[in-house]
Amino acid sequence: MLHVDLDQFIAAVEVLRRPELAGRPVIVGGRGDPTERAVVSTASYEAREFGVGSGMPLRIAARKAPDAVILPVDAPAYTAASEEVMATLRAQPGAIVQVLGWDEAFVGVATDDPEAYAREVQRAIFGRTGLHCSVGIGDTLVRAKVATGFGKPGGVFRLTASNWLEVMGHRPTIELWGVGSKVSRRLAAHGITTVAELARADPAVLAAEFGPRMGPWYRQLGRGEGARVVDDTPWVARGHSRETTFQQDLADPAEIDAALRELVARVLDDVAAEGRPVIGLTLKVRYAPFLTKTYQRRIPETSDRADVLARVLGLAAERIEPGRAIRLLGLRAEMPMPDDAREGHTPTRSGW
DNA sequence: TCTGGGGTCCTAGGACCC
DNA sequence: TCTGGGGTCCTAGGACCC
Repeated sequence: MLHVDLDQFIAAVEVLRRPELAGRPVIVGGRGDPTERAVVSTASYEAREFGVGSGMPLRIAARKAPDAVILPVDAPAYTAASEEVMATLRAQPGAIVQVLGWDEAFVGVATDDPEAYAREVQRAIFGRTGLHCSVGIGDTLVRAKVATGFGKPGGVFRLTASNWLEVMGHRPTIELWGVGSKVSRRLAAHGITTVAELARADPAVLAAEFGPRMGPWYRQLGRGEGARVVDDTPWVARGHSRETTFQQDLADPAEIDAALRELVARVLDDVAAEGRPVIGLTLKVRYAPFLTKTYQRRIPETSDRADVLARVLGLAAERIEPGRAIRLLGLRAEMPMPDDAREGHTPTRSGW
C-alpha cells in the first residue's frame, strides 16, 4: 500500500500560478483578510518557520508572520488541481486509488519494488501538475499513512511490521492517525503516553475507557495494524451541510430568518445535485461567545424544498433560544444510504 | 490565541416494543 | 403488581480528519 500526500498542497497551488511568491511565507485562509473571523487552511513551509500552522486564527497568523502573503481560499482551483493529481495516480500501472481528500490518496499496487514505484508516482505527478508529493509505503493502511510523515517533503519512507515499533514505539500517541489531543490525554491518565505502551495496553482497560469498539481499535492503532485493502468504490455521502460564522454575532430575528433560508437553499442545492431525498435535519447553533448546540430531527423522506424549509424554520422556532446572540448557524441534511454502502464499517475516523 | 467549514463515526441515555 | 431483559430507534454531544 502506498499513501500519497501532496506537500503544502494549497499553498503550492497558489505559488504555481503566482511564481513570484516562491520562497516567500504564504498563508491561505478565509477570505484572505486577517481582520475577519477565519483560520489558516494551509501555510507554506516558509510561513511555518514563523510558527504559523493550519487551524490557527488568521489574525494570530498575521501577527506571527507580518511579512507573509495572505490569500483567500479558492476551493475550485484546489479541486481542479486535485483531480489532475488523482487522474495521474489512476493512470499508473496496476494502481487502485482511494481518495482521502483534496491532497491525499491511498494507492494499492502489486510490485516487487515499491520504492521505485513511489518515485515514479512522484515523477508523474510533478510532470503533469508541477506539484511535489511525499509517499508512504506500508503493509497496512495505517503504517502507509504514518510513513508519509517521515518522507516529507518530497521523499519516500517505508513502515512495516518489522520497523514499526523501532520507528514509532517511543513517540507520543498523538502522532497516530486517529488519536487527537483529547484521547491522548485520556490515555496518559492511564499511564499510556507512547505508541509502544498503547500497543501493549490492557484491552479491558481501553474498552472500559473508550467503549467496546474504540477501545480495541486504539490498541490496534498502537500496533500499526488494521485494514490492508485499498477500497476504490465510489464515495457516497451520508449527508451535506453548510455553516456560516458571522463576522458580527446575529441577534435580530429577521436576520436569523434570512440566514436560515440561505442555508436551506445551499444545502438543498447540494442534495438535489445528487438527486437524493432528505431524511433528517440537524440545525447547529453556536451562541456567543462559543457555546455550540445541535438540534436534530428525523423527518419523513422528502424531496420537496418548501417542505424542508418549513421543517427547518419550525425546528428553529422551537429550539433556538430567543434573544441570545448567535455566532454561527449551520444546517446538515441527511440522505438515505443505498443498501450496498451501509454495512461493514470498522472505525477509521475518516469515513471509509 | 479567541477559536472555519465539510465531513464521518462512536457513545450514552431515554423511549418504546415484545 | 414496585418491577426482567433484549432489541431498535431517536437525539445530543464528542472526537477526529482534511
